[in-house]
Amino acid sequence: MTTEATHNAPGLPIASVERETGLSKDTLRVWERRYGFPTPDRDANGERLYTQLQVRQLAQIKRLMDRGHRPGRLLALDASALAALDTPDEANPGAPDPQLDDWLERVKSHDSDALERQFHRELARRGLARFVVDICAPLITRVGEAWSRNELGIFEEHLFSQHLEKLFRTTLANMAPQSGSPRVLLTTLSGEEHTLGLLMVESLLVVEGAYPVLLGPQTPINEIVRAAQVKAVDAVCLSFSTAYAPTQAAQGLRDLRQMLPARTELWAGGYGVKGIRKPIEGVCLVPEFQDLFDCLVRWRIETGGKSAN
Amino acid sequence: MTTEATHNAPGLPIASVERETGLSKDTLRVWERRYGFPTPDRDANGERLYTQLQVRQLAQIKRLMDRGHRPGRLLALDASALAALDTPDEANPGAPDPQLDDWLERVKSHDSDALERQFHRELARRGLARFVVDICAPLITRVGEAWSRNELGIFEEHLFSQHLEKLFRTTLANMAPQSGSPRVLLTTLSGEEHTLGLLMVESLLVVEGAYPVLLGPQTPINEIVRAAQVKAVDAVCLSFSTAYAPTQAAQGLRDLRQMLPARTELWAGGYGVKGIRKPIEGVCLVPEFQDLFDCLVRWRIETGGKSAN
DNA sequence: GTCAACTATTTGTCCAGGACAATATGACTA
DNA sequence: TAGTCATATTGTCCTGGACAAATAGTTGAC
Repeated sequence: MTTEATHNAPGLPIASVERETGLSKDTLRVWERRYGFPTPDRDANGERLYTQLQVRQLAQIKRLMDRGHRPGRLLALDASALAALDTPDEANPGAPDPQLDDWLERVKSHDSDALERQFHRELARRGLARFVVDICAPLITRVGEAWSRNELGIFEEHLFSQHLEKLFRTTLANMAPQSGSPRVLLTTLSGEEHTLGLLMVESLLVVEGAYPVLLGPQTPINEIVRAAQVKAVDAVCLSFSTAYAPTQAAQGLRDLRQMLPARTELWAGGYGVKGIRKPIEGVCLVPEFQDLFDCLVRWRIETGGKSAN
Repeated sequence: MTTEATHNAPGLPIASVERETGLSKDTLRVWERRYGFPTPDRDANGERLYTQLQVRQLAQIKRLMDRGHRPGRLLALDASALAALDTPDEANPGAPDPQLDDWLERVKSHDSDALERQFHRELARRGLARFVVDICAPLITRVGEAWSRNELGIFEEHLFSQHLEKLFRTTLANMAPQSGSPRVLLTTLSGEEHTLGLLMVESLLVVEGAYPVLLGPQTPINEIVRAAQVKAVDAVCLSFSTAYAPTQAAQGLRDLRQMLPARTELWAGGYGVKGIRKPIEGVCLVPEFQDLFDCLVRWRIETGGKSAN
């Protein structure tokens, strides 16, 4: 069924493969040179044409790399050995929360209605802040892990994200504050498309009496600086998902810190910052939501709770 | 004020410039080779380090290219000649709708509250479909043009998008249908982050009695195919903004068409498809919203209004 | 046995410069 | 004016070499 349309497939050029897999052209070429895989066909002009199978295998390898495997080993294996690695082998290391498992099951089976009802119920029961910290964040982590174990695909992950996004946007629409401090600009760097982290942070900030300015994802650094100035914010808060390469994230943070006025704080949150080892001067790393509260408290003590702008 | 933090700027590596400007590394290098601009400094290792000024100039050049200028000409000019080109010179060619001008002014001056009130008012007055077609689409076009004329920045554009997104999501949350036909999957290809187009299409489809499945932006082709199968949709609808290179869009559509079952229709909408000259077999190009209605009607006639799945 | 320091390997990204196809421009003709 | 063809422009692809950052493996001290 899935291969029915692969009749006269001429193959995908390298740019398409980069777009689909997220592996750079440089990486694709150097893998071919070093490990002999993938070895795509060539067109009349000598340009690479990858088969659908190769693209699927590359996506699989990328997933396994996120689980800690190294490309040198993976690329030496054949398809069956890869498949053996790719099965959901180990049990989940964290506490096996039955409710989370329950939800994960719903995500896997695309049971949108049940998922949405349950979200609303838990939100009402726990309140927004606890809902974010105790339910959303762990569940998103679980979904990410499940994806890396090949238990569900990007499709399910997207659908799940859309439900949460709808929930947050409707909830937040009814409680937009007129004022508050600190004023915090929320966005991501170019290349980071995940908005969910921003919406969760926005929720927490509103509840805590701060004034978030949601700018949406993917703002160039120059424009972040200008926005911070125009909106007179006290802090810029960026969000990084697992997908963002830690080395790129660190570079981006350095670039931005260099251009931002010293009085404007720079906070970086999300799963993606956990990979950053060395602290960056003038940047506050916020890997967990709890650390965000710490950041807020610290700012309020240091400034007396008043915006400097 | 804007240059205050540029004290010890060591410059940005080529990867950062690619991320910030959207110009590929290949393009940056070939411009340097051919036109002698930009000529970045080099670090101890011989790697390029671009100054902030160079990055700003590159962004300016990219904007001017979107207005129809050619790089060969632009890169031969010096900074002052570029600035002369970059002023908002010509008047807008279309009908100078005073209301649109009014709104554009609000966008430029970050008058969020007034903007939001006016959106709600017009939505109530015209109804959702007319609001999308008569107000939203032209306004988005106008904002895009204003951006290309350097009258406003990405920051303002992001803020504007966030307001519209909030409006659509709250409106749509209250009218999600239980059924309808055709069933249409809504998403974009990797690299296209704009969600607004999808939300507008979703609105129109709901109003017209169809059943949209919103998947959010940036789904890999493989996953689009799987989603179409699982959700048993009759059509996949992709959205392309101006930013998406027409050649990339066409290639992506060909890639997807090749993998999708023949019975599943493929519609491609948005400003970005206007750049596609040659029709692509099996792909329905929908440059204007009116064409979407045509697509719907055609599908209903051809199939008798019933899903084939 | 554990931890730290050091060395070796791995791996992604950068570089140069050549080539070519797709697009846009401009000249010429009907 | 509109269509056709030659020419110029321009982005992307190619090869193969190099190197720095990160990771793995080893050794030695406590």
